Amino acid sequence: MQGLPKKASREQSKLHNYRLVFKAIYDGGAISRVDVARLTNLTPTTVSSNVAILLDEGLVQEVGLAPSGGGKPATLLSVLDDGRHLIGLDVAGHELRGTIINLRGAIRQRQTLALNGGNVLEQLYQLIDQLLANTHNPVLGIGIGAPGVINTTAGVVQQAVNLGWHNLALRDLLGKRYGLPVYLANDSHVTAIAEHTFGSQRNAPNLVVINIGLGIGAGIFINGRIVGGDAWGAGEIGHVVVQPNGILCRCGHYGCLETVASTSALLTKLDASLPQAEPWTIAAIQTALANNEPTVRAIIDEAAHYLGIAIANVVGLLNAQFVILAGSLAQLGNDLLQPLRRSLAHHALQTLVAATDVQVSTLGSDIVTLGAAALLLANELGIVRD
Amino acid sequence: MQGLPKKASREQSKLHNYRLVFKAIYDGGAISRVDVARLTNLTPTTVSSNVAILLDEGLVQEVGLAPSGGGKPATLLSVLDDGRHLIGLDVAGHELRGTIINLRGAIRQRQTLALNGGNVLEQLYQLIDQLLANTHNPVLGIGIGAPGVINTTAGVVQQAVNLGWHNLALRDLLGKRYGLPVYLANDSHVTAIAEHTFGSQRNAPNLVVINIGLGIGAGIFINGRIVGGDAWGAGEIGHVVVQPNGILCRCGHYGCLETVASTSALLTKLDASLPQAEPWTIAAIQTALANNEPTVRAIIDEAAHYLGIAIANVVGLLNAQFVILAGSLAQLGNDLLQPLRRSLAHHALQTLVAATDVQVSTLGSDIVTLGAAALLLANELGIVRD
DNA sequence: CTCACTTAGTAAATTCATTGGAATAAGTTA
DNA sequence: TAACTTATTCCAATGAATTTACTAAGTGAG
Repeated sequence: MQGLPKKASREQSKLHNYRLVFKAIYDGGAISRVDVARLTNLTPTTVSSNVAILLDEGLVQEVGLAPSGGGKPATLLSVLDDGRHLIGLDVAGHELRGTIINLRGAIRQRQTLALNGGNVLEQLYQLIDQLLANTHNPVLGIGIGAPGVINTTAGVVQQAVNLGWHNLALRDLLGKRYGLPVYLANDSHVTAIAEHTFGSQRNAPNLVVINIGLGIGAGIFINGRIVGGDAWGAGEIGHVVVQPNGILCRCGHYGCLETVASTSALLTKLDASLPQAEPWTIAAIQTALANNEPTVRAIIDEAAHYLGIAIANVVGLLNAQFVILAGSLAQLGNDLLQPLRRSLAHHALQTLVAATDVQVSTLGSDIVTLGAAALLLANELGIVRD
Repeated sequence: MQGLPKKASREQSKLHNYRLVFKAIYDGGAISRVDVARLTNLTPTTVSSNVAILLDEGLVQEVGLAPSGGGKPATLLSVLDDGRHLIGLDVAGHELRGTIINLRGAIRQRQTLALNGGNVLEQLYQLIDQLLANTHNPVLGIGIGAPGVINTTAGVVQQAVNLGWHNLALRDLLGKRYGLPVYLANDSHVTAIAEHTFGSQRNAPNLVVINIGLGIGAGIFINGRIVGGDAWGAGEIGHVVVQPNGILCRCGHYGCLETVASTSALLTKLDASLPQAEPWTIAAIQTALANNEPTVRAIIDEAAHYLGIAIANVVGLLNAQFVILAGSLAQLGNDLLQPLRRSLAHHALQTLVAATDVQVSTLGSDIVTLGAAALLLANELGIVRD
């Protein structure tokens, strides 16, 4: 049903330990060679030789001496944060967003391109060209988050209705054009990778990120790995039925989570039930909630109620400790979290609720580009747990 | 938040490749050294030396020559199926079940012990003693599936209310007593391991097994690994709320899946709505369904309806291709599957439904002991994909 | 029947990353 | 200043995989 694992060779071992050393330094902040050896169980000799390579590659630097504890003071090592720059792209519904970040996720450049209705691929080239034109650090590669069904292993966009892409071999196209490593993944999956790499719960082995915007999607880490699904369709949580006889959803069923808890559904509902001169926005909701506007709060509470049911299902199934809300609705913060947590407590086992921590993402609107770039960290530099 | 991966050493490489060779032979049935080399990308020399060890260990045997294809005929290798015997234990609600199986999952011995209300651990010792007394093949170790919250990594039963066990270090106790490797896991998780190792969809990277008996639990494989959860509580699917204002469940909430679709709930319902001289049993349901008894069919259809909703949630979240039903209710076969598939189609995205295959387990009532023994195959012999 | 050819498997020499022990560097403490 | 610590490097040894050469054992053409 599937191939065998890869063989172990000297090269593989070497690469593995090289990455292990890098990761120890990456996680360690400022750490000496001996401490890396202690942490990794590698011998000091092996660590030294790998550190020599890392210094040579410009990925690591020596940053001074540690205070002596009765012997030769240790030379502290740390990652050269801008030793590589990473390109992260977000192919959103109506615009292309691109950022260049360093190895720590610090944003060094940001470009946006509103889609003009023409060839999306050409505009993507244009955006990448712009980003590259303004960078002078060595670029590690290109990471892309896009909506739709994306075969990450093959680097192919199998289906992206909004973009008109069908079986587009995006990885190979970009790889050939720019001569750089390219990785792509579904945008919801990519948000989870962003949280796993740069978020408040980085490195948590089990992590669910719920992305609430025009639709609702989830990205899932289980046992330290992203869940893609057998047909690259994992995380379609927006079409869980939470209201057996609810509103018709664009998917053809009734009462999907998206119809009651997506940002677009809420804005539509507010425009209908509480009309204003301007259409409702997230900012307007925040203001209304600050003023304790009862109708608005009731609508948000209801959405939180249904999100709580959906999250209860997820937590019951996976027992993931961390559930993180991202996307535009996450901006509501505690106004969303509090009713959601109440609903979760009503719909999941007490022990599981106690073992679950629902939070709001701190990564903001760059989450997709950050996650796209993080694909490179994971695949090219091995910044990922086993 | 978590430790670093293990370092790569020569020993590790050696073990890895040794296991790789074994797995290739295990999967290959009867395969030559060269074909193992082709399959694994190992060099013929490396394969030969590992095969020599496997022959010496009595795990593999030479089983004749392949027809020549214009050169020296290949010597075929295959696993010596009874080269090791595995002990699998099922700590069930009211009895202890133990089997001895060989490397292919063939059952060589079966023992049952009805719990007498006394010390469960003592009775477990007794059962193992009996099993060991009647075996003369080398025993690889002991695997255990038990209800409750089980920390597989530590080998500790954290909580098993029915058994009165709390933080019981079962692995170390048994390991010390018998001098054998011991592994334990939650019984629902173990059913998934059984399917993954011996079932019709063995080696499927993503696999969900739904175990329907007194309660409802799930065991999940994602990316080729069992999902334990951060607090060892993954798979608690029985307490998903499917009927917002339903019956009170033992967990304190209302309308849990268990209250409408567990075997016990169905039998209770039948006893109430269609009383008979004898209490209802699965066998009686089968007979009634064969006679197209309308009330019984309606009750089963309703349960299937709710199971379909729960499975739609799972499939939407994980996009696992294979969903396998096990436990006593699975004996109903197509009478359960057909309405369940209809319900699934109504509650999940069409593309996901098309990518999902719901089946009934073929492993029968030995599924837990088989899975428990399979823990040994995975951990001691590496019969598991990466 | 012999010779050229093919394929399977083994043996010996080579490679190279890890290992282990000794040497060196650079401090602290009595 | 001497004794001790701790960090790091140097160097020879190890051992598993690899490479290359070789043997084993068949097929098929002439």
